[in-house]
Amino acid sequence: MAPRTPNGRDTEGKLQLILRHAAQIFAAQGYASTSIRDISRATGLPLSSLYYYFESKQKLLYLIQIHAFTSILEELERRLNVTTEPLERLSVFIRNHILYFLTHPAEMKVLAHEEDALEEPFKRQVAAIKRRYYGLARGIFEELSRQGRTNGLNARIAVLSLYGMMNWVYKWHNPKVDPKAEELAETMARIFLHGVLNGRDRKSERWEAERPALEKAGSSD
Amino acid sequence: MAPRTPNGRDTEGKLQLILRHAAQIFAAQGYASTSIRDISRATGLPLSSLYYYFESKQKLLYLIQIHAFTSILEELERRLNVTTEPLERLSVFIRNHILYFLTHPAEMKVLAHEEDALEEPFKRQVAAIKRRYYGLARGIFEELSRQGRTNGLNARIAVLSLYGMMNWVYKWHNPKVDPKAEELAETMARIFLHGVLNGRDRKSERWEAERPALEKAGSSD
DNA sequence: AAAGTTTCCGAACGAACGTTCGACTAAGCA
DNA sequence: TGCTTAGTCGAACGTTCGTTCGGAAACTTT
Repeated sequence: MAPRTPNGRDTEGKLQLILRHAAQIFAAQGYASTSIRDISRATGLPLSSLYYYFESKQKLLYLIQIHAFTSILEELERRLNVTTEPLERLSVFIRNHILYFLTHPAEMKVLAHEEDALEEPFKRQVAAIKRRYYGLARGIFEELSRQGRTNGLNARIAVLSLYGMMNWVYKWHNPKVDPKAEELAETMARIFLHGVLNGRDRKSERWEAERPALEKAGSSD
Repeated sequence: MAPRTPNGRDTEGKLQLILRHAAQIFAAQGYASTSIRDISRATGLPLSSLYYYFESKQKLLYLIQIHAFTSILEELERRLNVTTEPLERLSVFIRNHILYFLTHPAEMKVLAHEEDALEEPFKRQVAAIKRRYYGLARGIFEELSRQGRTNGLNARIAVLSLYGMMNWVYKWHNPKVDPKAEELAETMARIFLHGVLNGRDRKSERWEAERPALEKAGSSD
């Protein structure tokens, strides 16, 4: 519980605090329009102190993106372990994505919106983990196709359409009027799966609401 | 054919040229990271000359967005006139959106990506026309629901999911490997309509590839 | 208590930013 | 021919940007 590092100054915790605040501001104003001085103001730390924790603005964005992607991928892989049934796995994927999106809106907006803001040393590394994430969904979809259960649509287009449907959420979701994560995930799962399965599988709507809910993860952040 | 205005200097044409180049650069680098000097370089016009044509960087973005939105809405309303059948109208909507997206990639990326970059005098006006565009699709969908032909999903969520599916295209579409507009539009229409209709209507796939293709508009730009 | 290491921070750097100004040229009209 | 207006543009403005630097302070290890 005590957040002590070898020395008594909790350097790691302060980095996390900076990352949290920075993600909020990047989400609200955009990466390019956010100045390090904005982050200094939000965290209460002096401008120059920030550079003890990250060596450049680019690196700061990189840290936020890598952290978010790593978390979502970790939880996803854990949750996918419960079944090998591709239909269920696709449903888990959708639920995991939406759930993470709505519980970490700032980080996810930065992930979705600031894709191109990173320059070349960092860009490559984030692209690599993103490809792993995308490939996971595509793999499941292709397994489903191999079993002859889809209506033969281009796998790349189908999965990227699903991706877009989900990632666009940050542009419009309003907690006050819109459904919570579980319901939103189920709606999108129904649209996509209904839309993509062939007649036989479409009838047996086994993927819908058959599991209670995704169990909560240990601790977020 | 001669692009002459009352005076002999084609001022309007030059504004259009600036708008075209600016849209390209905004799309490539983002609004906030683009300097007026970048636009000066791209157009060949001196920095100070640009301010004869637009009074601020904000206004420049505003002009680009309003122009793009107006064009896409105009064509859409024209094309929707051919039928009152909601299923066909939804299909026309999807085709029109994707077609415009792929023929004007820079403008559409600016529209999709720089939503929040506008400040309050301009923000309101762009929001108004966007609401009109969104409301059009939502109206058609609700008509379909009223006829008892959907599977009862939340109209707002369904339409925004469709919107996301389509708008995300700018993040991944690669003309070298991905289908052309017509095929892409049909794939997305199938996913969404299959996904959203109830059993009865789903069987009769009347909306698919029954019209030859959207007739070409007079002239773009 | 001294020495060493980690953390903090005020002040400043040069570069780039959006925008303005005023003098200029060229075209349209009398 | 001269007068007016539309369009051009180099130079500069004040401000903000990301980043650096050198030393002060806090803590750990001897």
